[in-house]
Amino acid sequence: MTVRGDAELMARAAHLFTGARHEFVCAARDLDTWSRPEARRSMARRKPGSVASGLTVKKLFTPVALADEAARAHLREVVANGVEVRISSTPLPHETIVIDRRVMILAERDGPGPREYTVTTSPTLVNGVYSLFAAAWDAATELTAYLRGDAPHLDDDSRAVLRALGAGYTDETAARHLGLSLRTYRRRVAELMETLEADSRFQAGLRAGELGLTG
Amino acid sequence: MTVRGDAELMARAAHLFTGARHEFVCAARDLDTWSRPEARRSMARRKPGSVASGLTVKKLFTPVALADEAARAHLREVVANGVEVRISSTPLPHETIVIDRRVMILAERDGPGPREYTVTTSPTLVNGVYSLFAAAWDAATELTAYLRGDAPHLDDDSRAVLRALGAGYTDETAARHLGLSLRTYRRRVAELMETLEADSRFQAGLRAGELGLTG
DNA sequence: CCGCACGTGGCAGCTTGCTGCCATCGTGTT
DNA sequence: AACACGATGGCAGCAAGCTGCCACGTGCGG
Repeated sequence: MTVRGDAELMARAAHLFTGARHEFVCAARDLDTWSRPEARRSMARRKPGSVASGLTVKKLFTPVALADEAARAHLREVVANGVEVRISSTPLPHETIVIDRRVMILAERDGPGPREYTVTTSPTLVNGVYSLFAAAWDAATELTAYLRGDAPHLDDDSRAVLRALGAGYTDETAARHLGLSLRTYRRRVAELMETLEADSRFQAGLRAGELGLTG
Repeated sequence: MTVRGDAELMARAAHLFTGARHEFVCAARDLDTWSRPEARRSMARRKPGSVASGLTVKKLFTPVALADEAARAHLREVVANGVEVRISSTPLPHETIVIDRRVMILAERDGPGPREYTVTTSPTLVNGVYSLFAAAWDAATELTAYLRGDAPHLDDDSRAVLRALGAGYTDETAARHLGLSLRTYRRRVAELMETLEADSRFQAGLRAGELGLTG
């Protein structure tokens, strides 16, 4: 089943949203859809009772969803309502929703015309998509953890230090390799560990890996 | 379009496999499908010329696909043929194939009857699934890297050590916390670092993260 | 019983990592 | 010029991590 435009989707699929009993998961590039007024309203109507009634809600976004402060505030609010939010560092479909593992809704990439939605209940398709979602979900990082670690705010120096650490050099060879004194190199490592909120170098390595600073 | 059984799939969708021009990706729990004789043969016919002609092939499996030696040997052979193989530590759909980002084939979880396949060309569905696949793919680890670090072969003790390291404890508190002597704890850490082929604790943390040993 | 292998733990000494202190140097401000 | 500020590096001392050595206990086969 294919519908065009948000209005038609809401008209024909609203019962799917409100009828979610056990689980509601969605993956999206950004918050675009839910920030549209009409969608917001119907979602708002659904949300309050939902979390209390044993419904788990999972939302997976790309970092694009954190672009502006309004979006971050909205996500924080959503989290406060018991919704699990994770951020994936890899591209995501523009919109994918799976409800109770029985029905799913996919949205096409934005084109010139109204957005096109596809609603499917085929168990084969839904299960396949659900499993892929689960894999992407497991690999993503919790929103709070993501906001805590400021991955993008690292300068080139810090990245160089990170690479040296990742290469397994001892401090002395790493410092020589980077043209730094031992003291300064260790200072840099200490700063890095502070920004990563790591208590040990092992933990720092773990965090660095989590935040995708390896590549 | 839905087909039942491997024979019917091959009869009706063989041209899709042989017609792949640019990209062939699949995600599966194990090698079950391709180890079946008839499927193997038609794949074998397709493979040789494929990699040479600018076709990229990506295969994503769970660790289940590495269960027996025959499977590992087959995967090594496949890799030698230029196919990219990655292992995801999270559950995957039983079978998902996307060809040239235009058509996809999903297989239902094995039931009592013949396996059921769904072939779809809807751009919305295919793009959605493709993006999810890409996210799962990016998060998975290269087969060679996976085989090098023996993630699954870690006993509970090692996992406990790993958790202690990840928690940022000092060796002393970690040892006390695990009921080990300092000496033994450090022995364990050294062993762990050896199996992870890490030269430093930082590197060990990085590897542990890469291999998905955080959870 | 003896010997053997293996895992464990204590000890000691060494290396590595960590950090406070101070001197130096360059930059930019008053 | 004088000054402040920040970044750097040397030094020293301490903390943490690493490992070789030996001793002890346990289990196993001779």
